[in-house]
Amino acid sequence: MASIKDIARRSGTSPATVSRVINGSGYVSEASRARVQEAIAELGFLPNAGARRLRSGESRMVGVLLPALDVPFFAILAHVIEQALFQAGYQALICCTDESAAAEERYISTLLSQGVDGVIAASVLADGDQYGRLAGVPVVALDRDLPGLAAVKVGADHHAGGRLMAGHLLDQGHSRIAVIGAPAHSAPIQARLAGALERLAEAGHSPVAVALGPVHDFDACRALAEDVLETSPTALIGTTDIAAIGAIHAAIGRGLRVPADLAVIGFDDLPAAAYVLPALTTISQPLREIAAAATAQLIGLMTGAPLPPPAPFALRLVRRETT
Amino acid sequence: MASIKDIARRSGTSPATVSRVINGSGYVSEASRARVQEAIAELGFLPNAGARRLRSGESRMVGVLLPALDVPFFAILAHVIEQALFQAGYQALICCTDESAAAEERYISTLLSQGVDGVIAASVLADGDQYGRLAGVPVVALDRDLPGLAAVKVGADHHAGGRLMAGHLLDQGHSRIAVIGAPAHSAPIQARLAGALERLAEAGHSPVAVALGPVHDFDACRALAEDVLETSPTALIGTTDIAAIGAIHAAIGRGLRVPADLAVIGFDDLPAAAYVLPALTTISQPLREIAAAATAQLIGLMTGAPLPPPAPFALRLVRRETT
DNA sequence: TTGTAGGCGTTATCAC
DNA sequence: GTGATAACGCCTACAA
Repeated sequence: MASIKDIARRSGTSPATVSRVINGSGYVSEASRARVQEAIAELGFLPNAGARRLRSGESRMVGVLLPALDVPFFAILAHVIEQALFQAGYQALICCTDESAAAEERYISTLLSQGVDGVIAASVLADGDQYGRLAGVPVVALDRDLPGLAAVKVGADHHAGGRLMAGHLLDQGHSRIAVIGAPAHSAPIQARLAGALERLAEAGHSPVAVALGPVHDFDACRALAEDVLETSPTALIGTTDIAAIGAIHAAIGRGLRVPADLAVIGFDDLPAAAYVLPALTTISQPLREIAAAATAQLIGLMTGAPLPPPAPFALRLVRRETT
Repeated sequence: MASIKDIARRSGTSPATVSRVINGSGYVSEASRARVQEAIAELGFLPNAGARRLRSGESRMVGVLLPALDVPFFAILAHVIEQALFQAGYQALICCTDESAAAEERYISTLLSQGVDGVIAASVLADGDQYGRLAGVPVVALDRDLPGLAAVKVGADHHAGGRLMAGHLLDQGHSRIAVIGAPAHSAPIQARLAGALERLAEAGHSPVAVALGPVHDFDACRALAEDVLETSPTALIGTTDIAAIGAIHAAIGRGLRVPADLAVIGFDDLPAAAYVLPALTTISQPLREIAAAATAQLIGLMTGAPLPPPAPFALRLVRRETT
């Protein structure tokens, strides 16, 4: 790899001048600039990011901590964040913590080692010790609070979303309502559950069953729903679309008709929600908008120009065919 | 951030000794080692990755180039690759090229600047100039060949997969067969199409319609299918599950019954394929296995212990309810 | 307007 | 066993 010394030699200038050209800083004559740029092009020079970071203290990298990428919800967030960061001149270091606190701690060490300029995190950690290590690094909490850290948080109001789900089923005249979902330890899931229970309680009801499992995929949620259906609810709240779709399959497998025998509502409005049959009624949250806002917040923090907190994100009931 | 000098001072040793402790290299007395480790723990020392890279030339980072993360197929690959790399002590630099050659070129510059130790790439590039810049860096091609680069390639045989799709529909007695899919410029998609056409031709048939669009999501594929259904096929090949599911919705929207009026087969066997109704018949490819194999190949290349090329990946017809 | 020199944190070499 | 020391590539005073 060519270095600025090579460029200096080839262009008959000095490393300092080359640096000035690269960074557009200080005075450089047009003649020098042209010769330097020519040499850069000829040698295919690219600055050494490690050396830059060593010298300047800035890495132009951002850590993005997510529980997983093989869950569409997080994959969409990661996609938007990565694109927005790159466009702003930052490289995303995407880390899949795999719902493991130990893994998350190891990732935080790595990010510190890399000297990231900022972090966006959807954490699974229960306490704040780990994020305390990031003191001095701008951090944005995504989708859920960061324990014990007064970081900017960007995400939907999951409690309100839970109320919305319950409210819709109540409006439809249901009273035997069950809740299923996963992963149980997830704060947003817990918040949706709490919101739903609160709304149910206001109507004088309590759920006929609540089942939160550890694994968040179609198969696991379907299995979860099997048990819940024994309690013969007339309506079911899935804390995510994945959970709701799993439950629909459990119901249909038992010969129930959806929504005639069992109404189902989900949460997230993932692309698949509109493309299952019957199409899923769900609460949509503006995922891409949330990801973009989180990135913008972080960039504001990193550049010393913090943004006002984003306006609350609109949750919307999307009525389709399962209620 | 504490440096090895701080650790040296605090432990009454020298930077050299600290380095030896950190890297487990050279001779260090037990007493020194203990004092150094204590100091490291007390100060929460983490080595500066930039300085290491500058000194050693190794970054312990790997570039992962993918068209997108908001497409489940790539998100699953990214997930498995990221996890496997991290476990092996490498950080993944995941780059979403967004199906754009210009973006891919920019990402390659960034990766070079970062001095990545290796690259795994599912490229959208049509020519090999860009990857030529990576000369000297171990590269593994994922899911599709890298133009003009004799890199290791890890992926399924899409042509054979295309034949499998057509063969299954032929077996079911269909002869009015159409093909829809996206994105049109994607090499694997083209290979599946070619395989399907070849198999059809062997049976003396040609497709009643072929429609490949630029955008690969449910909505776009559904729109694509609308036109194709005008040609009243009795069976339809989706070049991916997304395309197939979009097409099913177009068909049902027109009052057709699936599979009675229209049989549909997809490709990939994404989680959603089993959870649409009717459940999708599709060709499954072992996505996670492919991702793991690609990572293993790259690690072999990076550590100077190349692995024999992986055994061909098994494509499997998964018969469900749409044929 | 340009060049020289020093140092960021680390590791490998060499001398003790 | 251990500690100086040099060098990796870059940027920025400072000098010219």
